[in-house]
Amino acid sequence: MSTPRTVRDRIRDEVTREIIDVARAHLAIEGAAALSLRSIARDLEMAPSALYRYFSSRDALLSALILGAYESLADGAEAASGATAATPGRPSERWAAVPRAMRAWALDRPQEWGLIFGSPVPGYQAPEETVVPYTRLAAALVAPLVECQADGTLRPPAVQSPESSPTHRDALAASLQPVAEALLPDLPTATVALALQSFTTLIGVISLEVFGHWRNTVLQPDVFFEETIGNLAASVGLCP
Amino acid sequence: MSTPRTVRDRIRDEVTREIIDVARAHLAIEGAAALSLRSIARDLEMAPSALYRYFSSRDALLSALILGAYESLADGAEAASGATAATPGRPSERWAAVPRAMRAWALDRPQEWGLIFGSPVPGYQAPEETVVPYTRLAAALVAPLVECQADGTLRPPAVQSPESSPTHRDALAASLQPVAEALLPDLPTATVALALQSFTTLIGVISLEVFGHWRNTVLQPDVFFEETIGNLAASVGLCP
DNA sequence: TGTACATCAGTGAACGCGCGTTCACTGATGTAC
DNA sequence: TGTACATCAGTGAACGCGCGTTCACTGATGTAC
Repeated sequence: MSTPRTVRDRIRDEVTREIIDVARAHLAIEGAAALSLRSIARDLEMAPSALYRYFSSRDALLSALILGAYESLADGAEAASGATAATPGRPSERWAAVPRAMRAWALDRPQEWGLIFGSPVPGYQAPEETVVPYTRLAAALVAPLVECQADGTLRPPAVQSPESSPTHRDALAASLQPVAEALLPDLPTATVALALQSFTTLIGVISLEVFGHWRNTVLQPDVFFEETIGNLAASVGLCP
Repeated sequence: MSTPRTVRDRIRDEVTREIIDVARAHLAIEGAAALSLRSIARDLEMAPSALYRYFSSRDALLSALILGAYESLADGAEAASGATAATPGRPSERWAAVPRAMRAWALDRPQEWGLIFGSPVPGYQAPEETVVPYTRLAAALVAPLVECQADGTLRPPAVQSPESSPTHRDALAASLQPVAEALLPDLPTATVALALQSFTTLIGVISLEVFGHWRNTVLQPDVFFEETIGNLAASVGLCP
């Protein structure tokens, strides 16, 4: 049931994977815009029309690549999270595991990082199913935070935001309700905001490096990255 | 001298601007990848070949668009910075001006934001001259920080990074030397790092909103944005 | 001020290209009896 | 186990398309005398 039964089905799965592998290699070299069914078919020594047995259009193939990128990134994050949870250390050390895995993944597959966090192609809609791996990624990132909260070892936010009118607080809580509910139940709104802000910073710091903005600016990106994720751990209230 | 003398020269400048305007409009709708000289020529009711009197190739036009985007963003940031410096208020209030201007610009011209901070087109090199507006942008952002430093009203970083081995500190200082020298002379390395981290967060929070990642996640992006820049002001040591 | 020549913007036809997608087909694999 | 039919992967030719870029040209604008 789970593995296909007939030879035909097995070959079909194999060829599908081959197509995606070649497509991903092309993506890495030429970028998403230049991805072409014909050139993929050429590499596979197939007729271009044969690809239509596997993907109904170029966009369908691109969607598969996008979804695959999300899943691969989420897998990497979860693996790192699982490994660090198995050998417990200081919370701020464990916090670092997922960011490091995300950065390593992004440096390894910059075009796919761009597919997820870069500018979207206008008129093209990312597949809905990306919500699932996206949530897995976020959950892996905040896992140490949730555990410390359960322990009671989480500190209150060190920096108090100056924007503290009650209306602002209410609006913020309402704004972040989906995040709080899905990932960080029972945490104070300010902490939820700081956790989301940490995610934001992480995406920013990785994107800026991967997209080439650190050239002549940040000479050793890894050092700045470590400093940044250390700061994030502290800001969010993880004990060192 | 500064304004062109002959009629021909004036018309040339006008047409050049028209081409760029139409190109920018196409960019906003179809994205950079789909930008085509022929469709621009069609809109201008010119022969496609006529564009070659103004730009030597498609890439040259794209470079002009990219440079223009950087300059427009830097102009916006500087205008906001100048306005807030003219009517002094609390430092953390003044700090907010440039981030708000950047966000407004990005929401207004999402594709151009993507040109600057999105995934780069492989094989295509952004023009060197972008360094100038990029520096103007960064300088506008940190202006309140520099002023507070001069005042002596800057606080030490509230959150102490746990990564504090002397070797790490040295490597960090070396890493950030270009940033420190160009923008934040005489500030402690930890503060330089936090300032660059603020820039990073800002790019992240704007990109995630503009690129559509807040859908069903952050219900009121402006509220979260305000919270974020408030946190950044505090983290960097600006008094409220 | 008027003339002769140089400069330059814009035209229109043509080049070669690679693309996504369709369609009628062939031949191999799978299924039902 | 063997046969008859259905399913499906892959082929190859063709479709129409829009693209960037080149080139010889025309006619208007600018310049030097």
